[in-house]
Amino acid sequence: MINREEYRRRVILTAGQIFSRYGFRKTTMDEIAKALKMGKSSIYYYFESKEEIFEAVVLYEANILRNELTTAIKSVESPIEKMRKYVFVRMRSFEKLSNYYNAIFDKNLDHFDFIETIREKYDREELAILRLILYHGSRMNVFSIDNSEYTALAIQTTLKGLEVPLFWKKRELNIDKRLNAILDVLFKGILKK
Amino acid sequence: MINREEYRRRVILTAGQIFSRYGFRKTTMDEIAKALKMGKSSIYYYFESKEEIFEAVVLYEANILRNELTTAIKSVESPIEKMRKYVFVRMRSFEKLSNYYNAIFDKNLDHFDFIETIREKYDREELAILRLILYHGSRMNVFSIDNSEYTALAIQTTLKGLEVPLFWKKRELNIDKRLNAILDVLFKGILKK
DNA sequence: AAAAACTTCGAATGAACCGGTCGATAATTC
DNA sequence: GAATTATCGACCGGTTCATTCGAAGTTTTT
Repeated sequence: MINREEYRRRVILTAGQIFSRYGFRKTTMDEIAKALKMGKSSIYYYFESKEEIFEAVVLYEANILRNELTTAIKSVESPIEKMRKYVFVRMRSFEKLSNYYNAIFDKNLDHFDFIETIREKYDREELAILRLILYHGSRMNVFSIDNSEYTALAIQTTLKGLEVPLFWKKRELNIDKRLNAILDVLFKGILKK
Repeated sequence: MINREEYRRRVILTAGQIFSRYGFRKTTMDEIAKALKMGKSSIYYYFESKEEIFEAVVLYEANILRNELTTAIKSVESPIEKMRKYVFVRMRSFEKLSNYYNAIFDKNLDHFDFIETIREKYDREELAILRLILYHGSRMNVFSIDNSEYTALAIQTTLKGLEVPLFWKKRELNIDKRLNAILDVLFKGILKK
């Protein structure tokens, strides 16, 4: 029982790559096993089921995302840049994750209520981050905001709105353009005159 | 029997998109049908089998590639640029096609000997194009080549060598860098002193 | 306007596939 | 050398998938 966690990690990493490419349904245990140079049955020594692997992968990816986001906003000083970075990193990551979502909304989404849990948690965290950025901007006299709570919610809602085309129609491009437009609107309505 | 060809075309286009994303095996007739807003059985009115669709798609893509290549070399005058463009377009397209190849080399490649036929044909064509570029460069006194036949073959061999990592290891990156390096070597050995 | 030909599709089918199990067997630890 | 940890091949039963078929709808021909 020396390396159990290390092995789980390896499975998560490899499976993650395949899931992100083909989605949950189209990824087979045989493929994961082959990529790991393992017998298929051996994987079951470390994980209960395909779904458990998927769960672990999503959890793992969610953590990556969280880290990317926090380092992103730390990497710049100006509130405008913080907001801009946050939004872009968030959407880029989401694009990467959209395959997983596609995978889930194939059918049997019944089993995957854990996704809802993660989602709720991250929604709350996102809200906190947004409020922080807004608050920071307010303090630095760059933003003028009445109610940071509701402003944060408004921004979050917009971002969620952008997710939709991202995983309904695959190749809806120019997310960047649209993001920039939204940010422009946001800032021009928010910046001190 | 008014629109048979048009319908076949539509199937080829749609199926092509899905094949290129998921490969032959992971693409189902249901998906193709759904994307076409057609009953699955209806597709069989236009095509004999999934394999026939695949064959048509590959043929179609091969033609696109041929066109891209010829317009690419026409778009510039200097032999050096012709060669450079040709090589880059060729590799970029091949990258796009690598999914199909992956699809085939899953298993039962037995059935797909038509791929070999296409391949051979395009190898010949490629050789002709390369020779043309070389010849043109020679005439313009930019290249100095002893035997354009064998030089063309040498270049083709190199390009084929680059294909290998392209569909064995998915994310072998920096093809561009490697291409540039190869081109540098090629030119410095080929350019008149 | 009936017959013939063309087109679409739901339902059925049989074969392949796939997630998961089980027991045998290495490999490692005690 | 027994106990445990770890790997795997072979198998199972349910599901999926490509393909078929016939019936029904539509257009063209006579």
